[in-house]
Amino acid sequence: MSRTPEYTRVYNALKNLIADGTYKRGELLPNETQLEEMYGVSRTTVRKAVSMLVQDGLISVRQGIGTTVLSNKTKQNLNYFNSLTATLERRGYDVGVKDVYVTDIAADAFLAEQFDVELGTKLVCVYRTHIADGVPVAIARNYLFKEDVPGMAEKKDRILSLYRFLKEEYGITYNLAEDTISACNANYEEAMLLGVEPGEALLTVVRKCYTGDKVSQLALVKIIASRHEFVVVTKDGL
Amino acid sequence: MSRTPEYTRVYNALKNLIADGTYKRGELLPNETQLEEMYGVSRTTVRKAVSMLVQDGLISVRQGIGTTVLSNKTKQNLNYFNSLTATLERRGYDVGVKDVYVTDIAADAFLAEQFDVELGTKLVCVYRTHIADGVPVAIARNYLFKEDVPGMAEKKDRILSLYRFLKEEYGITYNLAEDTISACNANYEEAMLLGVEPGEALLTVVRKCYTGDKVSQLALVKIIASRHEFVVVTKDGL
DNA sequence: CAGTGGTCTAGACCACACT
DNA sequence: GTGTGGTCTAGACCACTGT
Repeated sequence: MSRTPEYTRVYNALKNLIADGTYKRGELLPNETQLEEMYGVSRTTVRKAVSMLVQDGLISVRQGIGTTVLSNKTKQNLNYFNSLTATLERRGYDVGVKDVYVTDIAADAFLAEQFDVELGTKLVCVYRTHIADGVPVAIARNYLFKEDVPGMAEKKDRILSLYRFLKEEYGITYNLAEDTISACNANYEEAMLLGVEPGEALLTVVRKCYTGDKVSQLALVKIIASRHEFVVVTKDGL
Repeated sequence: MSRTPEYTRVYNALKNLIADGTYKRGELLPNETQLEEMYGVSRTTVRKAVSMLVQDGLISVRQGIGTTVLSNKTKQNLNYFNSLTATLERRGYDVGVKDVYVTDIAADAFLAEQFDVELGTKLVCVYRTHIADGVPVAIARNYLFKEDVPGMAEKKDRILSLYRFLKEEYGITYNLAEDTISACNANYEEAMLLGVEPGEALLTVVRKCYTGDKVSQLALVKIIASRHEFVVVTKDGL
C-alpha cells in the first residue's frame, strides 16, 4: 500500500510474465485464487489488474473456463489516452515538431459551443506539424483558455509533447478525454504542410480534454492515414 | 441479485435521472455513501455503475470533489462494441443492406495470419453494402470459419445485422473485439459501390472478434467518412 | 479540519463450462 | 460435481480537495 497501488504491481508483474513467454499464447493464467496467493493480495485487487490486461488486449477472460493469453505483444492501443507524440515514440520513431506557432484568438461560434463559453472568449491556439523520422505525419491545432497558460507564446520552443509541457509548466492535467475519429481528404494547404498530394486520405481526430467537468482543451489533429492507425479493444455488447 | 446484476439497475437508474434533468450538467451527483443508501447496495456496486457512466462520457469523477454531470445526451460511443447496423439504428437511420453475397474461400497469407491458421483453411466470406436512409454508407467483408456456419449461403437473405444473425442462427457470440481504425482513398470499385467519387476519404476498420482465445471472425469495413465517426472516451494517462 | 473518491480486505453466494 | 470467473457485502484506511 505504498505510493503505487497494489494492482499496478500485479498488473506489471503479469504483463512481464506474458511478455517474456512464461505464460504463452493460448495458455491459461493461474486462476484468481492462485493469483491472490502469488501476490498476497485480495481478489478485488487481482481482478482490477486482470481487467487492465483485458483492456490491453493481452488476455481474454471467460467465466467457467479461465483466463487465456491472447498475445505477447504490448500494443499501443488507444484505450488509454495518450498524446500522439507518446504513441509515436513508443513505436520507436524519432519524434519532433516543427513550425510551432502560438497565437491569441477569440472563440468563434464553433469553439464557443465546444468549450461551452461566450462568443469571443480569449483563447490561445497552438499550431504544430508533427514529424516522425524526419517526415511530417500530422498537423495539429490545440485550443486552450488564455488565462490557463499565461506567457505561453514565449515558451513555445520548449513544446514537444504538449501534454508534458502543460503539466510541467502549468500543472495542467486532464482526467477525461473524448476522441471523435473520422477521415477527410487533404485540402491544398494541408497537403503542402504534410508533403502529400491534395486529396490524400487523412485521419481526423477531435479531442475534447476535460479538467473536472469543464472542457479545457480542444485539439484538432489531421494525420496521414497511411502512417497511423488507432486500436480500440472492447468487450461484451452484441 | 436476480438475472440482471444490481449495478445494471443502478447504472440505468442514474442514466435516466441524468437524461431527464434531475441531475443537470455541472451539478454534483450524490456521493457514494448516499448512492449506497438510495439503492440499497454496497459501495462496490455503486462504483461499478459509476464507472460505466464514466465510460459513457456522461459524468466525471474527481477525488476529493465528487462526481459531476458532463452531459445529458446518451452518446453512441464505441467503448462498447457494437455492430455498424446497431450504431446507425441508434442514430435513427433506416438501416438496410444490399448486394449480399456469400462465398467459400481458402485462407490466403493475410487471412491465415490474422486467424492464426494454415494456408488454405476453409473460410466463408460475406460481402455486403450497408445502406442508411436509402443511400450506401459502407461496404463490408466478413470472414468466418466455414465449419462454424454450415449452410450460411442459403440463409443469406436473412442477414441484416450479421452479429444478430450469427447469434440467432448459430449461437455465435464474441467476448472481445479489437478494432484497428485508419483511413484510405476510395478506389474505383469502392467508389462505384458507395456512389462517391474515386479518391474520396473512407474510414477503414479491421475488426478481429474473439471467441475465447481464438479469432473467429474478421471484418474489413470501409465507411464513407463524411457519414460516420467513432467516439472513444478515455480516462487517466498522460 | 471535514468530506470526497481511491484502494484494499475477507468472505459469501451465483452462473457458467466442462467432464 | 468440480472449478472457473461474476457479483456482492461490510467494513477499513489512504489520498486528495476545499474550508
